[in-house]
Amino acid sequence: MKELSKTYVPAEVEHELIAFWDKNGFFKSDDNSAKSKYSIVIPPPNVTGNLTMGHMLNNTIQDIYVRWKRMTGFNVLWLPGTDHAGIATQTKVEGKLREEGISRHDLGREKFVEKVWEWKEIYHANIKKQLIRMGASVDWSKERFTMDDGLSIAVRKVFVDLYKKGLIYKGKRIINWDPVQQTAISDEEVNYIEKKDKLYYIKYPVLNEESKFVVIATTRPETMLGDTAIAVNPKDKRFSGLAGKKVLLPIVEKAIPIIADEYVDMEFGTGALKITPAHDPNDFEIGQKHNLETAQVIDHSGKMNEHAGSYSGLDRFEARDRIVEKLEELGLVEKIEDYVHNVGISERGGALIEPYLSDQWFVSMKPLAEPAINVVLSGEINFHPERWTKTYLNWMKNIRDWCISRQLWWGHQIPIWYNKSNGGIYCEVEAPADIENWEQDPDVLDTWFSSWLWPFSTMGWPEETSVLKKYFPTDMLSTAPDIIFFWVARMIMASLEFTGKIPFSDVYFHNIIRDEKGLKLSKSLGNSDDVIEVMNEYGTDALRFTLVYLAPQGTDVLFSKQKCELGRNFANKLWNATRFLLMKQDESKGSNKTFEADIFDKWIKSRLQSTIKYYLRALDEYKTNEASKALYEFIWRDYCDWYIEILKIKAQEHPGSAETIFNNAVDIFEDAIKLLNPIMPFITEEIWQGLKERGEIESITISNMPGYDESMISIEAENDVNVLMEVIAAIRNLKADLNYAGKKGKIEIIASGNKEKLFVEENLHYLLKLSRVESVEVNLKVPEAEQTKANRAMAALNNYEIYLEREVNFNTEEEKNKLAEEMKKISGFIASINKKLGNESFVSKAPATVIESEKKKLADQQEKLSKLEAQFNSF
RNA sequence: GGGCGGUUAGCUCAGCUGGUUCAGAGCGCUUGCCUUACAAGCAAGAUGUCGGGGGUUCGAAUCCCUCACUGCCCA
Repeated sequence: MKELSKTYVPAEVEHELIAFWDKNGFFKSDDNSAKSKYSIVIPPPNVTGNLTMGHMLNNTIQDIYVRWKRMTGFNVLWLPGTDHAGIATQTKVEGKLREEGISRHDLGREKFVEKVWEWKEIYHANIKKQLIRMGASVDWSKERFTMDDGLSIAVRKVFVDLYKKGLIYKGKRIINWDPVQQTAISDEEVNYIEKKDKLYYIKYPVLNEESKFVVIATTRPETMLGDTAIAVNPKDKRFSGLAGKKVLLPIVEKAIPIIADEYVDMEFGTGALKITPAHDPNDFEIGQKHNLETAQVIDHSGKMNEHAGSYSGLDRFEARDRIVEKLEELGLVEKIEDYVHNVGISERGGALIEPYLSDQWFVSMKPLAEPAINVVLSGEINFHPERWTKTYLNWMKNIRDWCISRQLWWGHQIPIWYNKSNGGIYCEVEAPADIENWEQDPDVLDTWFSSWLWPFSTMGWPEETSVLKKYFPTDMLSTAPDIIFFWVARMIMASLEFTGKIPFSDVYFHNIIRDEKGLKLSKSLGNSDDVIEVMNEYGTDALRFTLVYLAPQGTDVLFSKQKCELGRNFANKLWNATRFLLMKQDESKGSNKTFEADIFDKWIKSRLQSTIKYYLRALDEYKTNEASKALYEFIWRDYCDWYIEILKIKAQEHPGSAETIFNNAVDIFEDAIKLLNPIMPFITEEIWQGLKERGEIESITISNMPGYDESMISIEAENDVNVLMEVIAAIRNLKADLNYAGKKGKIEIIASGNKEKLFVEENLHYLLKLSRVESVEVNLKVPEAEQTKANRAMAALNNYEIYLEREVNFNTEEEKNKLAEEMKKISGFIASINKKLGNESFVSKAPATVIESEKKKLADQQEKLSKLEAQFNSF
C-alpha cells in the first residue's frame, strides 16, 4: 500500500502519476474494443504560443467528460492536436525575424516556411507539455496537426469538390484588407472599435451651375480621389431636381454623376453621399447597381497609388491631411466636426482594416447553411446553454459568402494551377503531371478552412478509415462561445456537406475567463496568469477544481490566482481526511467484529446516493460547476464535518469493531473520491492508491464509477439526522452566546412526547460529544410552568426545548431581549401564515399539500412561540 | 440600428419547471477555539425592501410588460 506523506505536495505527486498513467497507456483508445465509444476532438490550440487559463478551463471540461465516460465503461477517444493558425503564426515569426533585421521577402517563400515549421515545433512541444502537465487524458497516439499530410489532402479535396460544384468561386470584391500583414481576412476576423475622429463636410461644385454646391459629409476625405458619383435619396426634397446632373470632383477636376438611390440615409450628414466603389463595401454595391466605374486610389500597403496624382506614394492618413488642406485653400470645406464612429481592426495584428477591392476566392455559404440550420432546429445537435442556439441561427440565416484566400505563405496553398501558355485552370487534389507548364495560385487558405474539417479530417477522412467509422461522429464539443461562427457553425456545415453526418451531438459553450476586473485576458495587458506557475503554486487539481467550480452557466469568470485557494483548501481537506481514515484503520487492525449500521451510517449512504444522483444529472446537463459543488458539499460538509466526527465517537465506544467501522467508512470515501477523479485526477489517484492494497497496474482512472442506487436512499435517516443536527447546533449556539468554551455546560432537553424523548436518548452519546457539554438530561414535558427555571438560556425547536444552565451572574435583561427578538420574528412568521390561511381564495385554490404544509408550519411555530413565552415570563 | 445576456449580502456568484424552513454559497468581516486528520482548520454570528415601476396569480427573486443601468455579438 502506498504511504501518504504528512502534507500533500502536488508537484511531486503529479509528475509521478503522469509517468504512471503514460507508462500503462490508460488513455489510449482501443480500436478493437467491443464497448460503446465516447469520442471528442480537442479544439486544436494555435501553435502561436502557450496555453492560457481559457484553455485550462476548456480542457478540464473535456477531461472531466472523458474520464467520467472511461470510468463508466466506454471506449474513450480524446483526440489531441494543434492548429497552424496561418496569419497569427506568420505574424509571430515575421516579428521574430524583424528583430534579427530580416523580412520574409529576404528569405523567400520556401526558406520562410521552413522557419515557421521550426517555430511550430517549439510551440507544439510546449503545448503538449502543458496538456500533459494539466492531466489531460488524451490519446497521444492519434495526435494531429492541421498541416499533416492527411489533413492537407482533406483540405484540398474539399476545395476541389466545392470548386467543381460551383460553390467556390474567384471574384473581384471589396474585402477586409490588413495593410500591415498585406492579406485579405474574413468578415469574422474584423473587430470594431470606437474611434474619435472628424467628420468633414466638403462642397462639390455642381457642373455648369455657378456657385451651386452639393455638400457631402465623410470621415475619409482621401478616398474622394476615387469618387465616381454622388448619391442622394430620391425622397429627399433638398436635392430634388439634382439627380441626373453632374458635379465637378474637386482636385481631380473630373465630372461625376449625381445618382438617386433609396439606400442613402437622409438623416446622416447632409443627406448627400459620396460614392467610392473601390474603397467602401456599400459604395461598391451601389456602384454595381448603377454601373459606376471603380477608381482605386489606395494600394495594398495603405498608400495612395499612381492614380492619386500628386498624392501618390503618401500614406492614406498623410494624404487625408494634405487633401483637406488643399480643399480648404480652394474654399471647399464647409465645416469639420468631431465624430465618433466604429472602425474595423484586424483581430490578429490590430491593424486598421482597409476595405480593398481585389481578386479573392470565396465559398458560397447559403447552400451549406440550410442543412446546418436544420440539424440544430431538429435537436440532432444541442447547444448548452441552449440560448446559443439563437445566436447560431441568427448568424446562419444571414450568412454571407466566406473569403477564404489569404496572401500569406504559411498555410495550405490553394490547389489551383494556371496554365502558363493558355491561362487554363486546373483544380485537383494533386498537382498536374506536367507541372512545368503550370503555375500554382500563390495564395493560401484561411486557417478555418482546415479547422472546419477537424472532427473528421483528424480521423483519416477522405479515406473511410476504421478510426473514422468507429469514432465519428463525435459526442461532444467543448468550446468558448466566441468562436461559434468561426468554427462551430462551419464544422457543422462541413460535416454535413462532406460526410453527411453531424460532427457532434452536443456543444458545451463554457465561460470566457477574464481577469479580476472583468477585462479580457491578453498578452499586451499582461493580465493573464501563467498556467504552469499557478499549477506549481497551488497544484494542478486546485486550479482545475477552482476553474470548474467558478464557471457557472452564462456569465464570464472573473479569475485571479488567489481564487485557487478554494481548490487548494479542498485538496488539503481531502488529504487530511484520508490520513485520518488510514491512521484509524491502522490503529484498529484486528478489531473486526461486525457492527450494525446505525442511523448515521444510513444517513451518509443516503447522502452519497443523493450526491451521485445530482452529480450525474449535472454532467448530463453539461453543468460541470454544479457537479463540482455537489461533491464539495458532500465531502466537506457531510463526510468531514459530521460523519468523521461520528466515526471518532463510534470507534471509541465500540473498540472491538473499530476496524470494521473504518473499513466501512473507507468504502464510502472511496466512492466519493472516484466521483471526484474526473475533476481532480491527481490527488484522487494518489489517495485511491493509498486507501487500499492495489495491484501494480491498477488505477482509479480505469476503475468503475459508482452508479446511482435508489435503494440506499433513506428519507427517514436524513430527516432524523437533520433533527439531531438541529439540536446540536442549538446547543452550540447557546454555548457560544454564553462564551462557554471547551467541554462545558449542563443541558436539559424537554421532549414533546415519548417518541421524541426516546430518539434523543438513543443518540445521547453523540449529542454529548458533538456539542461538548458536561451533561445532557432528557425529560418529558410536564404541564407545570415550574419546569422553566429562569437561570437558564433557552432555545426552542419543533419538538424540543433546550436549556443550558447559566452561571450565577448573568444579565437578565440581555436574556429577555434575546427571547423577545426571537418571539417577534416567530410572531411575524405566524401572522403571515395566518393571513394566508385566512385568505379564502388561497384555501380554495391552492393544492391540498400546500395548505397542509402551511398548517403544519403554523402549528410548529405556535408551539415554539408558547415555549419562548413561557421562558420569557419566568423572569 | 438588430440580436443575446446580466442587474440577489462588502466582493464573486447559486437559486432548474412560481408555494417564507430559498432569501443561499464561497471569499471577506465579527466572536470563541491549538476539541486525539486538517489553523489551507473547527464552532458560532452579522449583513440583502432579490435594479425601478406595473401586470398575471390564492401566492413571484422565480412568469409577462415597461423603464433604467451594464456587458457581449452582429450590422
